[in-house]
This record gives sequence, C-alpha cells and structure tokens, in this order.
Amino acid sequence: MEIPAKYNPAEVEDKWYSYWLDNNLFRSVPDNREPYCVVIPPPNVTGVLHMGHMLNNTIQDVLVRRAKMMGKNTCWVPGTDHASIATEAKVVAKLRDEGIDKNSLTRDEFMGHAWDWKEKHGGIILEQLKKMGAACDWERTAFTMDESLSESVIKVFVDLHSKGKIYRGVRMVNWDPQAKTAVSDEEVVYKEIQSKLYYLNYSFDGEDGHVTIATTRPETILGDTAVCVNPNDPRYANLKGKRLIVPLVKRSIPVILDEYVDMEFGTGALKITPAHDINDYTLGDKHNLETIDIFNDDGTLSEAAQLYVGMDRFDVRKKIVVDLEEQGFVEKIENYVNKVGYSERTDAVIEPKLSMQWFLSMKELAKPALDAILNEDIKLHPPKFVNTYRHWMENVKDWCLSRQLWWGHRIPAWYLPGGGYVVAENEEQALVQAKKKTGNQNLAISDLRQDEDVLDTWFSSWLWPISVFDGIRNPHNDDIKYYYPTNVLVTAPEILFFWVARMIIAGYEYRGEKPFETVYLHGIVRDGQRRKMSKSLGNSPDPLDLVKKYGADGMRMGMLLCSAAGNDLLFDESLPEQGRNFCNKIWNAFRLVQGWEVSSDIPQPNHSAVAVNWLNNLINHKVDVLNDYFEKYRLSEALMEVYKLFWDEFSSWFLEIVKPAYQQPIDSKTKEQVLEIFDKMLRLLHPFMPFITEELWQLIAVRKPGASIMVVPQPQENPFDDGVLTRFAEMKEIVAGIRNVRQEKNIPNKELLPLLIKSSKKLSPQLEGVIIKLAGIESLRYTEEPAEGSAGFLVGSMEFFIPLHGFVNEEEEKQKLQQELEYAKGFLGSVMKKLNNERFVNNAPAKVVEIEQNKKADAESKIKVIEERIAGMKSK
RNA sequence: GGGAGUUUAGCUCAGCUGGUUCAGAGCACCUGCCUUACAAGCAGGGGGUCACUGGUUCGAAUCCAGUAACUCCCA
Repeated sequence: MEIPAKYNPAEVEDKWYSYWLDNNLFRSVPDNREPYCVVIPPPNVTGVLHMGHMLNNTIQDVLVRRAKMMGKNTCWVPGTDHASIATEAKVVAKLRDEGIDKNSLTRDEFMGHAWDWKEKHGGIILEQLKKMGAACDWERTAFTMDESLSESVIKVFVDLHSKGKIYRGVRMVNWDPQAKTAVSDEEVVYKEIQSKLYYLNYSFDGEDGHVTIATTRPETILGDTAVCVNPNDPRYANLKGKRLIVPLVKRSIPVILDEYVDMEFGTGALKITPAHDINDYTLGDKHNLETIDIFNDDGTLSEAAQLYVGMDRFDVRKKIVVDLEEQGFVEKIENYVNKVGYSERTDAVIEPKLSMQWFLSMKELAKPALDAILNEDIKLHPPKFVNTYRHWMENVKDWCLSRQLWWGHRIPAWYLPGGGYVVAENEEQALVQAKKKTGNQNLAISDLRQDEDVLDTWFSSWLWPISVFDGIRNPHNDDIKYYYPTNVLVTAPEILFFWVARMIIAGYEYRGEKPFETVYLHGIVRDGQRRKMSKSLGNSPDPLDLVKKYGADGMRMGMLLCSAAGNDLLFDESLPEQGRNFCNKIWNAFRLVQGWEVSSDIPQPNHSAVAVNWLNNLINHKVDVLNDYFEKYRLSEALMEVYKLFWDEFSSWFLEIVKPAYQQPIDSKTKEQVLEIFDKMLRLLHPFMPFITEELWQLIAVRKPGASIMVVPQPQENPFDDGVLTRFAEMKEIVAGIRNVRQEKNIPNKELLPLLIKSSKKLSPQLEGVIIKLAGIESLRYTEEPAEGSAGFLVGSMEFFIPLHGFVNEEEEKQKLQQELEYAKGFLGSVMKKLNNERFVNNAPAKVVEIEQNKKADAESKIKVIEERIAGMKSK
C-alpha cells in the first residue's frame, strides 16, 4: 500500500475523535483509582472559540491526557457560563435588529427570547473544542443556569444572607445611560480622547477674590459640594475654613483639605462632585459632604441640577461653557488628552452613578483563601503571582453582587408591602417569612415584589468546582467526595481575582477545603506586535481555520510552543506551521519504518545493537527530564524536549544508523526494537498531539478493537547509563567533524573516505561501525603518525585525519590548528588564573577546585597534541 | 497615585539555592545538497559587553543598591 508523503490530518481527526467517544474513553465515574480532575473555565455559552480558548483548553487536554496515561481516573468537566451581561447585550442587539425594544417586553417575554438565543447558539463552542481533541467527559457538561447549578447559587445567597454576610448599600457603579444598567468594571473600555480642560473661577463667599479650578466636565459643577486643596500647597495656605460660590447655581460650598489632591494637576484646586466621580465620592464620604445627583438614568439632567433640566449631558456641556464664558467665570480653556470610560456593549460614555446594590462582605471570607495561597496549600504556577494575590486579598473590598439585568440568577429577595424585605430560596418560603416578619397572615405572593436585579455572573462561577458535582445541594454525593478537590485549574491571570480567588473562598466556605491543588496561569495570546488579539482589531485568526490549515495537532503544538507559564504569548502562523512540519516528520518516520522488508535470516548488525542500546538509555534519561518538567508545569519545555528527542535523536541519528541500505531488508530483531521505540515515542508525544499518535499507534501494530493509545501507560522512569550517553555524544562529534571536512572540501557524500585516528585510547568497535556508516568511511584505522596531506580535526585529545591528496592546503590546515591552539591556551590561561589564586583554592569548595584541575589537565594535553602536530608540519 | 513584574542572539524564551562544555534552545538567517522516509526535508555554519552604573565575593547573567525603558494589576 502506498502511503502519501504528506500527513493529512483532515482524514484522521474526526475518525479518532468519534472512536474515542464511541469507546467511552473520556467518561469517568468514581472507582478505586486515584482521580485526576479538572473543571473547564466555562466559556460564555453563546461564545465562539477564540485563540485564548484554544490555548487554555490545549493545556488542560495535555495535562488530562498525560494523567490518564499515568493511570489516573481522569475527569475533565466541560460546560458553559451564562455570562449575563454579554449574553443579554447580544439578545438586546438582536431584538433591536428585529425592531423590538427591550423595554417594551416583560421580563418573562425577554427571558423567552434569551433562552431561544441560548438554545440556538449555546454549546457551539463545546462542539468546537472537540475539533482540537478535548478529552472532556461530555456526559457531565454543565451550564451555570442549569437547574441544579441555579439552585446552588440561590441556596448560597440565602445562606450567606442568613450568616449576615450579604447586605444592601449605596455604591458608585459604572452606569451605562443608553442601556440604563450598571456595568461591571471589566465591561468599561477606557479610550484616550482629545478633550478640553476648563479653568473656572469660584468666588469667595462673602469676600473678594476667587479660586480657579480645572475640570474636564464643566456640567458637573452643578453637583459640586466642595473644593479641595492639598494642605501642603503653599498657594492655598490661607483657604482653610473659607467658602466658595459655585458659578451659575450660586451654591455656597466649603473648601476642604486633603492630601489626595495632586498639586501638579491643573491649579491644584479640585472641585468635588461626590455623586459623579468615584474619587470625589470617597472624599465626600470622608469629609461628610452632601451628595447631589444631577443626572437621570438616561443621562439627561435631573431636577437636582436646577439648571438645564431635561437636557442631555453633552448638550449641557456645550451650553454651560457658553453661559460661563458670558458671565466671566472662565479663566482659560486648554486642550487636554484624558481617558474616558465607554460601555463595551453600547459604546456610550459611562457615567459614575450612586445606586442601591447588594454586597457580600469579604474580609472574613477572604482570610482562609489568603492563607491557602501563602502557605502553599494551593500552589500558583508561576509563583510570581503570589504577591499580587496577597496584595489584593489583604485589601479586599466588598463584592457588589447585583446587576441591573434580566438574564441570570434573579436575586432571591422579596420586598414587603410596608417596607423591608425577606430573602428565601423560593416564593413559598418567602411568603412564609413575610407573614412571620409582618405578622400579617393574609399576605399573598402577589403582595411581594421580587428584586428586579440578577446576580453577578461570578456569583455562580465561584461555585463551579463544587456545583458541577452538585456538592452544594447534595454535599455527600459520591462524585463530590471522589473528585473534590480538583487537581488543577488552568486559566489566565487576568481573572485571578474575579474568579480564582472567589472559588477558593467558596471552596473553604462550602467544602471546608480548597477547590484545587494547583492553579496554572497562562498568558494572554497576542499578535506579533504584542497587541491583544481582538475582534475589533481584526488581528485574531479563527483557530478552527488554523486547525483546518495545519491540523489540530499542529495547531496545539503551535499554541504550546510559545506558552511559557505566565508570559504573554506572541502568536503568529509560523508556530502552527512548525507544528504541522513536525507532524509530517513523524509521519515520514513511520513511512520509512513501515516500508522495511524484514529478514529473519540476517543477524543484527553491531551498529544497530549499539544504537538501540543508546536510544533506550537516552529515552530513560529524557523520561526523567519530562517528569520533572510536568511536575513544574513547564509544558512548553516538555514539548520542546520531546520534539528534539524525536526529530534529532530518533530520526536524524537513530533511524539513520539502523536504516538498511536501499532495497535491502532489515533484520527482524532491529525492526522489532525500532517499533518498540517508536511506540514509546508515540506515547511520549500523545498528550501533545493526540490525533497523529493514535493514528500511527494503531498502524504500527495490530490492536484489539477499542484499544487506544489514550490508555496505554507512559514510559516509566528507568535507570540509564551515563557512560553510554557520553560515548555516543563523542561519536557524534567525530561524525560531525568528518561531515564538516566533506562540506569544506566539497566532497560528495557518495565518495567513501579513509579515516585515520591518532589517539591513546580506542573507540569501541560498535561505535566505529556507526561512524563508518554515517560518515561514509571506507576504512578506519589507528595510526602513530599523522598522515600526510590530510584534513584533520580534534575531538578532545583524539586526532583524526582524512588523507586527501591534492585537496588539502597545508597552510590552511596549519592556520586552523594555530587558531585552536590559541583558543586552548587562552582557556588554560583563565583556568590557571583561578588555580594560582590562593584565595580561590582556599575558599572554593573542593569539588569546584577539582573541576578546574581537570580542565587544566585536559587543556594541557590538548595543547600538547596540537603543538606536536604543528611541529610535525613545520619540519616538512 | 499604590502594587507586581520584565530587560539574555534578528524574534520568542530557558538559565533553580553564585562555581562543569555557562553564555543555551526553538524559530529566523547564511552555505551546500532534490543523497528514493520527509525540500513541510538533509548536512554544515555565523550570531549576544546577559539594559546601564556601582557594590558584595576568590569568583556575578545569577546576590544587593541606584538609573533607564517596557508590561500588567488595582485606583
């Protein structure tokens, strides 16, 4: 059967993914093996796969597949997040396209549309994960708004409320006046815009003179309740206790002193509008200032503003500047670049606004979660994030739980007709409580009004490692007992606080135990210019296109090659290309081996036996190295190690040695051993490149139905002989030396060459055989005398000569030797400098001194060899 | 403004508690080869004052201090 010279991933990928599914190879149920459990960071339910997902899930898949081959009962739980604001925004936009205004719908009607949308677009991303080979237990697929997960969320809210941890309070939120909702900090995009800085004069109340303040938002002066200066500012030393008049509205406001004010900025005097700026709010709070909210929910001015009531905030800005100028309050206007927050969804300018919200008190809850990281009960990879984590947790702020949205878990609080509220798991229980609280037994459900808001999405995802196993509602079920705590969480550092820290908090609060052993933080995928990949920039390739182009294995390898933990990774297409090329290399190695005719009549050649022994020793060594890398979550390096092992050692050296001459058969023993080694290589590669390894593993031997490389053990750690590796490395140097001579002298590979060796020690006959084969040597013999007219080179203190009458320029040879001699002398010099330094000899550890002495001896013998050689040439 | 981190070859990064071939890897680059497994390849090769300045030490890419540039997080 003719095998194509190029590997074609499209032909095998779907086949093997179905095979794995059909044979239940991803399925996990508790048994007596050790579990290895990973919960997926749930992507947005209506999202599509982007490069970040590709990286995130490739890493998880590598870890899961390897653990499986280490004999663990692996369980990778997939699922999606309802992502309330993102999904709701998409639904609102879709309805708008259809001419439907969200505000014209009832909550139930809107939820109907939202669920339709979810049914239509939900889960696409999970199907896409299958294309990259994800070994998820699909029977466990979870969604944060599934009944069991929703109930868990509500139960936890009620529980925390009953523990007194949840309270209501006023807070400044990012208000989107177009969508008329608060948006989270993460949904605000800051853009640098060209604007103006207005210098306005505030007169003193009751005396002459004025103070000039600078602001970018002159319309907010209507809400000013103070002017603040730095107490250390000599310009304003006399302002203490004075009052100023706000222009136009003529309100009298105090001057307050606070070191918060940046003396360098503007005039050093800052107007304070507590209702419309977060910093001003904090200052207002500190100095007990009045709060005047001058905006309506849609961004027009409210009655409280007194002027321009009902006008849009941006129209007011233009108008008020004209009015201020007319009345002489404007000192000057400068151009100014500042950062303005825009709503990610509607692109409206965000208005900071005070509103009543639900909060979770964090200080006490955070304590065990902080300790867990500090005492390494949970390990962070890379550990550099520990400090950041600590800083955040030590200064943790209360968590604003409510969002003015419909899509999500509705807050289980019901307001009572006469004021006050109750919190309960459902309407019935709410009613019971309401009756109790009011003493009114005639209350009906219709008398209660449930809070309109939903919970922050993170308030459901923080339970994820517990709720996917139903461990909140049913804390003693078999799954949660077996899989919890999970082994590793793989995610990006940008959500370390939003998600990871909160999961840890929830883990200790609801299981009394950490949710995972290890957190592996990977970087953000960026393009070649370090720009974040984003749709709007158009610099993000569709990962599935790349999978099509380079194969899933090639794409996975491309992701991993640039993914040192915690570093951002700069992705470009050369990476999956490298992955594809590697697949092709593996494929062709298989083609070679597979094509060999076997003869049981010929004995195994010496060079093959020595090569097999060498490579097995090397693999044993590399298994150690790989285990170490995996323990440290250094996946990129682990992959590189396997890559070099396969490409350089296995293909370029090993296969070239054992390869029979053209159209000659191979001895059966070598063939068998080559296949064994091939099998090992495939197993080492499988976690990284599942498809091609399964394909070839199935081809190199007859397998039982249902068998899969997925469940074959990884090669185990075995002792290895260092001497074998060292001697082989020396042999490689010799071969390289000969090849080098060929290259320099332009000698075709086909032309066999004689090789003379002058050396006090001898090579093993087996290795001589290898040299003869690889370097095209016709005869190899030892000599006492340098051969005339030879090209030569040194390996250690061994001298090698290739007689090439007529081809060799004695002068050039001599110069080469002269250079080597100088280098060796320089090297000896630096060694001697150390050894002649008494303080070095006295202070350095004996071992280090010994190393230097060995270096000295080696260098001296090498120098002697070279000098003799040069002397010999001179005498001719 | 507060905090964390980075700076090593053209690019992306390894270099753990100072001391072996400590200056490395992959890619890119250069040269020669279409040698019937693979040109998505083979063989060979060049390339770095380890950001800068000073200090500690017998010895510093590695430890300390300062300087500069960049990145991220929080505000």
